[in-house]
This record gives sequence, structure tokens and C-alpha cells, in this order.
Amino acid sequence: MKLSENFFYTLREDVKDEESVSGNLLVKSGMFKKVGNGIYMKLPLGQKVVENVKNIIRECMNETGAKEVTMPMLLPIELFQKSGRYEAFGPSIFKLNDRYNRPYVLGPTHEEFFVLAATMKSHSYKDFPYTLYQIGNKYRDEVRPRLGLIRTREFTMKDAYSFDINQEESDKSYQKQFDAYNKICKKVGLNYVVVRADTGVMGGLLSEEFQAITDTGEDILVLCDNCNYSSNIEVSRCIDKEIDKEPKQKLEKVYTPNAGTIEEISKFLGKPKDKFVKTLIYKINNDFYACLVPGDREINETKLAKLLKAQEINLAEAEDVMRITKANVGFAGPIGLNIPVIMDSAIKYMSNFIVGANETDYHYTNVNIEDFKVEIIDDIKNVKEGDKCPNCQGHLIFKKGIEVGNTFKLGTKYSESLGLNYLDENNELKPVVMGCYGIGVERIVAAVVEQNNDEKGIIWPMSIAPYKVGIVLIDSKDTKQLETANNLYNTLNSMGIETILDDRKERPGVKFNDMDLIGIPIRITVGKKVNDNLVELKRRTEKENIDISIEKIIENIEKMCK
RNA sequence: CGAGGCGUAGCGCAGUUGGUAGCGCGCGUGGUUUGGGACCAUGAGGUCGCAGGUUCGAUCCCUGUCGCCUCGACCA
Repeated sequence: MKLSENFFYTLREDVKDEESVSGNLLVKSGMFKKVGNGIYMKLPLGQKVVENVKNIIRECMNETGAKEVTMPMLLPIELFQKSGRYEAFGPSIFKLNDRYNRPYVLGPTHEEFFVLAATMKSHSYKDFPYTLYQIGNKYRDEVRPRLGLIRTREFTMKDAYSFDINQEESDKSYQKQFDAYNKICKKVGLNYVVVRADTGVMGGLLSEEFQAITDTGEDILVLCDNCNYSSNIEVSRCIDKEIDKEPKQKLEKVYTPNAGTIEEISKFLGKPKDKFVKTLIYKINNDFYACLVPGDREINETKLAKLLKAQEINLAEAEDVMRITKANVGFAGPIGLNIPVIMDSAIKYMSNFIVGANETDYHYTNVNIEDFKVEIIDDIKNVKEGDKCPNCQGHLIFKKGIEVGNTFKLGTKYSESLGLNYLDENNELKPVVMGCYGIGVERIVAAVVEQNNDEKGIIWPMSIAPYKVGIVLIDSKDTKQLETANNLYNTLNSMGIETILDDRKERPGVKFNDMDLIGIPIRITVGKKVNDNLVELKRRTEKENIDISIEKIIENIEKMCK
């Protein structure tokens, strides 16, 4: 691409509406443009990067034997209602009506429709296995789109679906996709980790996330400093410390004016936070529950929801709390409450602790678990850094991540709800076992930028860079320079090494800065030294130029591109 | 959905105690420059987010509305 005759622009100042590094750089470099909240257009350079990522994905998918298809984005609503996911997705599904007022949705994901396709080729056990995939748009009305391209309402997803006769066979298909995902993450140049995760709205048996490690990530990843344990915090199991009990002391009600938070009450009574038990009133499936966790811990709503098989889980409104506890928010406790109590397992080892007294401005001290009735005891809290690893003697550490991919073992959830069955050798009707596998394409792009940038701009890995080489022509009026630059440009492109020629009538500084901003991996500068038969070569990752003779430059670049 | 902030030229911003607007960058033209975002001159470009209201007069005040950003919507 010659810049003088193409659609190319960059911004000189940081983008006002982009807080994330990747959002700012991708918009500033003219690769993407924001259209609205969580909606972006892809401009030529961004389009190329996205295509490069798609091609890597496509290549790795085809290697697994998966076949590419295209699903519609505009979907009649019935199948979602049938699978029960119209409810599960709730408000994050985009709905619309046609001219006859018939309801449609913009596809948030396509399990149901792949199942529909699968019914055409799932009659006998001899029809299996097979895996289908597509690379297409998804629409989700997110609570809050944010972080540039990391959470948008329209995005490109590669989604694949495997179909097998039983779990064992399905596990094999899963493993193939899992391996392909590792390959893709490596090829696009991500620093990533795979973690266990919640199956969420997809349902099913197992979920593993491919998480790009960055400070701007939305997820907390729990890793072990000793073994290879890795998990999303939402499903990370707590290993409770088994502490010996103190001798039981006498229960006492104490006056604690205006001390409604653990912070305040801990300061007021001069006791550490782990001597307290927090009582949170939750509304779960329209019933109220009191949930107890140690004062120095956070509740984990994913675990709680799973424990109660709940669809909807919310902290109770202040008025509900006041009605149930007969006290202001901040003074709830398990003693004398007439709603079910769910207690975190760690509290078993606590003694003489402090809880709210269900009376404004009062707490009980020296509380022990015999003092109240408990319905369920289970792990309902988040792990903390430094906690013991569930797999070894090591300790847990936290990192933040961007979820770029996710693989699920779905079991027979969809085949059963949608009637996808086959006949086995014994002429018995069996449900098909499925897996599904998703990758966010723009998310990969954003995550790569989050991990590869400096004060000048983006630093693309060779594999997905929009162009591999950028030629900066210093003086376009100098015939020798112009001719040399054009020759290099034509040669490289004809070799399949995609090259930009900056032949604009700009000062060199402008060209250098733009080339750095858009992150082209290799830069050739064609300037005065052509008279000595030399051009300059510089990698985006390095500070210094080196002079190379014009004869040798092509050979050098060819090596670098490999 | 809650709280806060912001909507003024393509971009980033200032401003008007109410009298229909300016700066920097970018853009056009002419010239001087030419190896890390040049300089001089001269221009073009705005229904001051939208709709009401108050006023002789509103970009400014009031009301509503739309859009965008951040935080929150879990730690009692």
C-alpha cells in the first residue's frame, strides 16, 4: 500500500473517549473508529489485522477437521424459547420485530442453530463425529460496554461446535479444539493462561477460559506459585485453615453506634476483621437468604448461585433488609433470623466471633456456631492471595486477564432440550454429546495491543501485523531515493511480504512517528545514503537503525519475516 | 439501573457576569524549509448535542431529552 494514494490517517492526540491503552491506540492509529457505545467500524488497517487473526484461526480450525459454515445473524425467536435461553440471556439479547410484528433476535450465540443444522446429519451413530464452525458477528446488549474493543455489543466470534455419540468421544473432540486454541493463542503472540471457569449461561459440564494476561483485564485469575493450578476466581475453591477453637465465652450484646461496615466496626471494637462474620441478605430465585462469610472475605456469587441452582441472584434491597432484620442495613446477623442461613465453610473453625444483632447500632460478640441455626454449610467465598493451593502445598497468586477464548463441554444439555438424538448399534435412541468453543476476534486484537505497546504506539507481532514492512521514503523528489524505495516496495510485495510505502509529502518525523504508531514490525528508511548504496533497517522493537546495502536488504527481511 | 463528568470547527480544547464565538493541531493556497510530529503569510470550515421555557435578545439561565466517558450496581 502506498500511503500517498490510499485511505490512511492517524490522530495526533490521544482519543478522548478511550480509557484503555488498546482502545486509544487502535482508534488513534486510524484502525478502528467508534460509532457508538460498544460499536466500532474497522478501517483498512484494522480490517487487515482482523483478517490476519481470522486467517490464523481458520487455518487452525481446518487442521482439526472442522468445517466452516455461516449462520444467519437475524434469528427467529422460537428456538431460543425452546432451549430456554431466551430467559437465560434476559435483557442482553437484542430483539426486533419484522413488519408483521413477528419477533426476531440478533444472534448472541448460535448453539441452537448449529443443533438445527446437526439434526440434518445425526440419525445414526455412523454419522459421527463432526465439528462445525463459523466466523461471524455476535450481538449482545451488554450491561456496560467498555475498554474499547474488549467489551462491545457487536463483535466477531469464531464459534465451533462438536457432535459426538458419547462423552468419551466428545472429550476427544474437545481435546482437539483445546489444542487448536493453544496453537492460535501462540500464533497471534499472546501471553496467556488457561483457567477453569464457570459454565454460566452456556451450561454444561466443563468450561476452560483462555485468558490473556494484562493489567486491564476484567477477570481475576488464580494461579499457584508452585504447581500449574489455574482457575478463574469465580470457581476457585477455598481450602479453609483448620484452626483450633478457643474456649467458648459468654454471648454478649454490645452497643456499636453507626458502625455498619466491617471496616467501621473493626475499628470501633479494635478487633481484626477475621474476628467478624458478615451477614449478607440475598434475594435468590425470589426467596431471601442470609449468607455468612468471614469478615475479611468476599462472598462469591457464582458459587452461591450454583449451590442454590439459581438463575437470578441479587443482594436484597435496603427496604427488604430492614424488614427482615428489623434493623438498618449493616446490622444483620444470623441469630434469631427467620430466613434460611447459608454459612461459609470457614466459619466452622471460628470461635467467639462478632455478628450484627439485627438491631440498629448493636452487635453480638462471643458468638459461636451453636448460637444460630444453619441451613447449608459450603464454600461461598472468594479465595485470597496467599491462600493455600487446592492441589499442592503452594500458595495462590492473582493476575488479571482478558478472556479471549472459552471452551465448553456441553454434555447433552442442548441435544436434550432440542431433541438432537441418534440411533446406536442396538437401535436405541441416544442424545448427541456436544462441545462448543468460542474465540473473540477483536478481543484478541485488543489483548495483543494491551500486551505489545510503548509510548510511541502499537508493536504488532509479525503474525498479525497489517503490513510486515514499512518503507519510509525521506525525500520523494530525489529520483534515486524514489526509485530505490519503489523497487524495494515492488520486490517485497511480489514476494508476498506485505509492505507499506510512505511516499507522502510529509516531513520525515511525521512518517517515523506514524510508522511507530501503527506498529509495523520492520522499517526501512530510504534516504541520502542511497548514494552509498545503503538503506536503513530498524525493527519496531529496537531502538537503533542499522545500515544495510541495497543488495542485501531483501534477504535480511526475508529472514526476519520467518 | 444509580452516582459523577462531558457534549462548542475534522481532532483536542478555551470562552461568553446573557448581546449569535475563539485557540492549538489538521485542511486549502503561496512561499521558505526538509532525517523524529517545520516556519511565515493568507484562507476555508460552526444551525455552540436536540427540544421547549424565561428574555428585547440564549451557546451561556431554567426544564426536559438524547449521546458519550468513568465509577458503581457484591463486601451490611
